[in-house]
Amino acid sequence: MTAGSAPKWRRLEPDERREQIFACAAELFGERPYAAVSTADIAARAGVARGLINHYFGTKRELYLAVVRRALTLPPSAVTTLPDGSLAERTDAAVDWFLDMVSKQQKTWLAAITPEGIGRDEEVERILDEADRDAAGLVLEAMGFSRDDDRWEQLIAVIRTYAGMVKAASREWLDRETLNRSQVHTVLSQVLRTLVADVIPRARTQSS
Amino acid sequence: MTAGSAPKWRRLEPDERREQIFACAAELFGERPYAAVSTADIAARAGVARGLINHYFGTKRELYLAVVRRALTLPPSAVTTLPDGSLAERTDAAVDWFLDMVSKQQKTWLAAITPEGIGRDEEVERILDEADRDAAGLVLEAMGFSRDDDRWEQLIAVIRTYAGMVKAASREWLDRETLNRSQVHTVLSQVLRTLVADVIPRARTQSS
DNA sequence: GAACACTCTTGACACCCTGCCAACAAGCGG
DNA sequence: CCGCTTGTTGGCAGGGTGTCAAGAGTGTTC
Repeated sequence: MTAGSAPKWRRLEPDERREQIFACAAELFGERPYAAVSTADIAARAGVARGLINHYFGTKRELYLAVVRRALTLPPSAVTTLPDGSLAERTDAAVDWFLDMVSKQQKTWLAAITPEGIGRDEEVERILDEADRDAAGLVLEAMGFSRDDDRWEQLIAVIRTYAGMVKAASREWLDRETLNRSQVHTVLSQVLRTLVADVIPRARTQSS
Repeated sequence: MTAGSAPKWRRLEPDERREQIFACAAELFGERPYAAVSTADIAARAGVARGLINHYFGTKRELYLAVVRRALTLPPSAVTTLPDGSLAERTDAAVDWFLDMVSKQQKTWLAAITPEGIGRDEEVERILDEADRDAAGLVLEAMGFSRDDDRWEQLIAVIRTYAGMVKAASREWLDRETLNRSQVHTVLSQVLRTLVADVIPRARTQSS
């Protein structure tokens, strides 16, 4: 009993505390669906009073949205690489780059793109949309298209379609383990090649 | 004021009442995310006491799962049609059939395949998986494959990958309206053709 | 046609979760 | 060592969920 000066709790910088709570929330939301995670759970894991969560994030939902937003913001490392080479080489490289990225982030990313059963959530959808749009833009540029292309919006839409396939393929590979990396690579790069070389030119004639 | 015999409520057959509650729940879950729909909301729309929901479905969550399950169970009308013709003809027909079906169910189906932000739900995932698996089976058979094929599981996996693209494409068409039906048709049938003619044979050599 | 029984339906109770806010105390500056 | 700033706590009010005993339609019987 040297001194009676044992603080019941430690005082942190706002940013620090905020980040700590955020991290715990990200873990829990990655494990269970939204409704099955209580703010009490998050507070407990962070070793903090429940009220502090509201102090920093306002609402459970806002905290959740923040987690989703960050989970989907892809690292700015990006596709600055591989601008030239044959079409096949470029698609192969792009898919490879992507699969590498995914296999690192694995758990978080998988959880982030898991489809929900039913019930649309405007806010979440907008975040997902935005992320898809960015990713699609990168892919298009890597494939040699320009943002100035007057069909840019349609191109984005087509690639976003492709993004749906990419996500499903990732689940088959990492989650269900029904396809190995090489097989997923084949499927994705082949389809991407078809899209760029075959479908996109053809779609031009149908632009309503 | 003829007689004082005005019943406060009407007594229904269990199946009938169950179905009525179910329908109201399906509407609400289609409009808002799970957490934003209260059992009180459902009960109110059904004009029924809240407790009755638990009586028939046990739990809000169980009711939700029932709704998801039915929303994803595709009509048994199925692909009994079009077994022969060239590959291009078959893919075209299959995609057409599918787009017709989707454009009818529209709202419900769209809501059902909308991705959630983050947080995996075992139960829901299993239901979605099962539905995808069934759909993939139908597609494969329409493309001329047999359930006896010793690579059936892998084929299913590849088509389920494709299903991710189909869902994304449907959203672009019906929801975002960035692509018209004809464009979506082109993309989907072309990719399906590529998968069947090109990717699947190639994947054989990589079956680990 | 009145009493009866069957069971569908209600209403209230106990418990948990969320957001809010005033009071508290950790740690720095004087 | 004292006081001030402000990060942090703890409890309260409102609302949602699941349970259960009691109540009220409705067909049946005599």
